[in-house]
Parts: sequence; structure tokens; C-alpha cells
Amino acid sequence: MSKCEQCIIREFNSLKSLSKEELMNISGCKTSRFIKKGEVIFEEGETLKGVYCVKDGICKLTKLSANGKDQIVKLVVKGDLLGQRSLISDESVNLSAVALNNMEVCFIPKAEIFSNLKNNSDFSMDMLKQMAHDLKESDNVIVNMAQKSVKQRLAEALLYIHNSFGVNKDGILNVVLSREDYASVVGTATESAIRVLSQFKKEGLISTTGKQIKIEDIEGLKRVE
Amino acid sequence: MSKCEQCIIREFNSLKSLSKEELMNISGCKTSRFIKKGEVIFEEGETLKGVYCVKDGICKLTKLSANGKDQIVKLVVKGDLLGQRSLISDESVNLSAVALNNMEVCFIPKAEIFSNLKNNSDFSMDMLKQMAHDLKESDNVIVNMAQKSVKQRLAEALLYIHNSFGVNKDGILNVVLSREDYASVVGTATESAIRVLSQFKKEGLISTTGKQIKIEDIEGLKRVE
DNA sequence: ATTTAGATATGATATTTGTCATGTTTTGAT
DNA sequence: ATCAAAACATGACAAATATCATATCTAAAT
Repeated sequence: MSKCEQCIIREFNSLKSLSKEELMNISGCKTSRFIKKGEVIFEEGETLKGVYCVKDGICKLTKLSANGKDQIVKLVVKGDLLGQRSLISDESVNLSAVALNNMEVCFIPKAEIFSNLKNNSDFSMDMLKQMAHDLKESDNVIVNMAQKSVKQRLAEALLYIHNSFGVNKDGILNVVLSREDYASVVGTATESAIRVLSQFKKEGLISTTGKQIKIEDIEGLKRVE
Repeated sequence: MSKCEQCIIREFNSLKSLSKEELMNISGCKTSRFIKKGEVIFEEGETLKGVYCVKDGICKLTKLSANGKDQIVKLVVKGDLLGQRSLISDESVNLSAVALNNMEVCFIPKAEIFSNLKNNSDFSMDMLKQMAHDLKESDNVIVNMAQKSVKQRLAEALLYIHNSFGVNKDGILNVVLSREDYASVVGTATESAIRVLSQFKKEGLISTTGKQIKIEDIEGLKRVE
């Protein structure tokens, strides 16, 4: 079993504020887990017994709407923690997590997190900062959902994925989503997402090879309205 | 000048986790301020030097969208804190706060908050819990914006205001918003908000006297689709 | 009491988005 | 390699929403 204090991943999340000793404690009780593409990590309504630290892979956080459609609220990348919100508020999780890739995650029990929150003010401060940042992002998403057209939202989603998750050597987006997933990110019908992507393709803003998407004109996408 | 340790308002927010001594320290450096209806408390982009504790009155938190329209992201009531997010992440505020009533607020300097966050783990835990709760609420708002119709969103906004801010002795909503504000809450055109409210009135779901709105059929509003 | 700016209301119309139908392509299992 | 299921694509139409125009109401200032 690999050791947390040697794991480079922790540099990307709040765990970086823990001391070597605290990390060794976590190492002693964490469990590692491999998750296949499409597999559910946890489901809306479950009660979590700890947090997941994403060591590799990408997953989506979705919420079921009253009309039965899933909405993708966030994409989670290597280095992020999963489930802190629910752990801290001591409520069941309000989102489901589904792997978009094969993933590797480490599970850290609740008690370990809480003891560090209580005893290490750097750690809790960092957690606070992370949540403050997430809240700001949420505000932005709310305004975009409320005020922008489907076309704009989809253009921004492509730019977001481009900037946050990067591209491979051929310039293709590292995150590969189905058209249905794109629809679920921007909150529209699958057919509408397909149409808009087709239009972007015609206009030379993107090119596609199956599900793979390459952004051809970043500035053009920014100008979509 | 009134004293924080005797102020009942603190029971409604994270300040309740502070000791009597910590509260007396805050009392010593806080300043009280009266704000008139329509006045701006702070504006998007400003750098805050502390948080505001809302002692009386109601205000709206808005964000300017790229298209120039204001979006109301949240309504803030007596007892809430304003500006913690920005303070904690050490960034400029991402929202503007505008009074909907005459208000009284107390301003607590940044240093005071930070020192308590560092030294009192109950306080920082409570702050974390509050943020975790706000994040969950944000997720709900995102899904509603993305998946529900204007009619549904407006019905839910009315129910939300009813439940969170209550009614006066005649059953009229305590929060009085202009039609433009309602449009800005649900993210639609002012005319659309007016039309939907008119329709609700025709259907007997609400009654109106000028800006004042009374909910006549709670269950009916819940059933709107 | 009168005036007047701003808010509310409503019709007509354009635009955006959703829904349903249907056909094509891709993918994965055998 | 073949087949079935799923994903993708597109047309036709319906529904929701925005925009523009104009009329009426309300409240605040004089």
C-alpha cells in the first residue's frame, strides 16, 4: 500500500496542509480503490463514511432533477477531494459521483478528517478556502444558467473543459463526454446539444472525430452569442 | 453602543460558537451602521475589510451578467453574515449587496474574524458547516435553473420567500420585490415574470395589491409545471 | 391636487428551445 | 466479421420565452 506522505496528489488539495505525522496516520487507515469507467462511486442520498481523494481519472457529479433528468453539476479531476461537503454538514450526499474514466481513489475515514479539522487550523482554513472558492464558482454557474443561451453555455463548457482538463498531443480534449453528458452539463435537451455542436463544427469553431472534440478556434468560441 | 455578547442576533449565525470573551473583543472593535432601502452595502469587485452581521432588514445579493443584466443570487435575512466567502478566500467580493428594506448591520473587522477562526475550532467548524450548507443550496439552484421552466422557478421563488421570510398579519409576504426583482431571481425577462404572476393571479394561486403578494394556494403553487 | 417618472400590464411577433419521428453511424459483444 | 444496441444526427413541428410596442396604473415630488 502506497503512503500518503509520499503521494504527490495531496499537493493539489487541502491535505497539503497536514503534517507528516498526520499524513502517516491517514496512511494507516486509508483504503485504495479502483473504479471502472461508468461505475458509481456514491449515489445521491447515501451517507458517506469518509472522503475520497482522486488519485487518477475523472468523474462527474450529477444531481437528479424533479423531472427525472440528471444534471451534471461539476467535473472532478485528479487531485480533488470528493464528499467533504456532505461529511462536514453531516448530511447525506446531495450529488452522485460517476466515473468518466477508469479511476483510482483513496478512501479516508470520516474520523480522521474530523480529528485533523479540529486540531490543525491550517487544514480547516484550507478547507474553508476551498469551499469559499467552490461557492464563488457556483455563483458564476447560477448566473450563466439563468442568463445565457444554450449556445453560449455550451461554448463556455467546451472552454472550461479545455482550460481545466487540457488536451492530448493531437489537441483533443482530455475529457471525453457523450452528447447526452454535454446536454446535462449545460441543462438542455440532448438533441439541442447535438445541434449546437454540429453548428460549431460547421462554423469551424471545433472539429470532431466520434466523441472526441478538438477546439479549433478558442477566440471564436469566446465570441459565441 | 450595544454589546455583541448581549445581542440575540448572533444565535442565528456562526458567531454563536464564540466565547463571551471573544464576543467582547468583537464588541470592542465592531461598528454599527444604518442602511436605507435601495442603498448599496458593497459592490461586486470591492475588497472587503470585514464581514457584516445583519441585525435588521433584508437585502439582495446580485451579480452582473455578461449581458448587462443583474441576477439575484440570494436573499439575506436578519441574522445572516455577509462577506465571509470573500474574506476567507481573500478575493474581492463576487456579489453586490443592496438593501431591500431599511437595514441595520454591524461591521466586524477582518482581523477579528481570522483570529477567531485560527483559535476557536468550534467557530471555524461552524463556518465550514454554514458554507457546506450554502454549497448544497447552490447545487439545488443550479439544477432548478437548468431544468425547470420559468413558471416553476417563479412558483418556487414565491414558496421560498414565504417559507424563509414569512408573512405579515394579513398573510402578505414580508419580502416585497418589484417585478423586475422577481425576474432577476428566476432569470427571465421582466415581462415574462409579470405575465406569469398575472397568470398565477388568474388561477387563484396568489393575490396582489400593488407590489404586495399574498399566497392563496400553497399546494397549488407546488403543483405548477 | 397635479404632474410625471417609473412600474405594471398586455398584445403582437420573433427567436429559442424542446419534442417526436426517423434515419445513420458507432460501439461492443459474440 | 456480424449483429444488436446505443449514440449520433437531422427534419418537422410545438411550446416556451424574449423582444418590442404601447397603454395604464402608482407613487413621489411639487
